[in-house]
Amino acid sequence: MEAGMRNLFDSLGYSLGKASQAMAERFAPVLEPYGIDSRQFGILCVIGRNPGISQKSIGTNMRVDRTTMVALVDALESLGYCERSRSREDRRSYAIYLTARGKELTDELWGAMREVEDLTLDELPREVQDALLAVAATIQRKRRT
Amino acid sequence: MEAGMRNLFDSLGYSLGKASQAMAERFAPVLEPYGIDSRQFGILCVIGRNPGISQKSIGTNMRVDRTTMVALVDALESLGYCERSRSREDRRSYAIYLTARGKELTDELWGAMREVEDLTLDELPREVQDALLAVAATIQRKRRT
DNA sequence: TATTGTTATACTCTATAACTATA
DNA sequence: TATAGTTATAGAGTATAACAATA
Repeated sequence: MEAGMRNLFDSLGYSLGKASQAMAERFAPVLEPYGIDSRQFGILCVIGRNPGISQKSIGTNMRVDRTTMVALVDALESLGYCERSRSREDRRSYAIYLTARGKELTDELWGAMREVEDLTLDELPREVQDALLAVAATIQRKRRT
Repeated sequence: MEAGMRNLFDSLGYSLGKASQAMAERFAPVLEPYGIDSRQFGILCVIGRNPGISQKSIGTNMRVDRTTMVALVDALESLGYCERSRSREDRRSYAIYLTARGKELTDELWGAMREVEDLTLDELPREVQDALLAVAATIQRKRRT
């Protein structure tokens, strides 16, 4: 290999990033009509699995700063997807729940996400697909030893 | 499945993002002493494989706006990793080349990146590893049919 | 004294508009 | 007239500091 002649497609990190980016870009227009982005969809999923969770805990779980959480949850609440109520155990924090509409939307979007994932895998450049296969092969090899 | 109870780890997109993020975060401190970030490392790789490439072409290749390219290449040049010279065919654009030091650094960092990739795959949460295996299985199934 | 949520503010990053030089 | 590179600037997104309420 001649000095400096490195092909980014041979990098697992680069290929993982490309695949991740491709899915995000295909999913974004699906979410857009509902007024949310992929991070907010993630928040809905976390609330759904953890009814009564606090903003702080969601942020810790998703690596989102607590000051950033405020506006994200504000929007979800004003759109009618979740509700804040003061926690009984610790009245500094909120207990957050999905509304019926929020549960409905989460399920609907989850199905749409599955379709996006399936389509996106098809559309990935061959080199990226190959890199993902290499990632899996490495994981399996590590587990066998 | 109860309404709204969706586990993000069951999302391929989420897991791909987590894996990508984990690699980026582990690679960043390796690059930091050299004054560059992962995107600039990518630029070095692209220049290395395409000696004489223009800023515009690099940007198109890596989805980076041309106005954003300026500062990125400025830094790489002032650090002595690449050089701009006016293109002979089209004197509006630059022909960009890696310096000897730039080639050296690219090779060195490429090796470090391989180690990071290997270590990071080990450290990924089990659920993320499983999702990556599922991605590979889906790709292989699609190819067989 | 520490923590949750909040607001205001400063900072970073990126893209838009306008310019120069070449084509 | 269009394009590569550049600069200045505005915009979006995020984190820091400070405050109120509660622990």
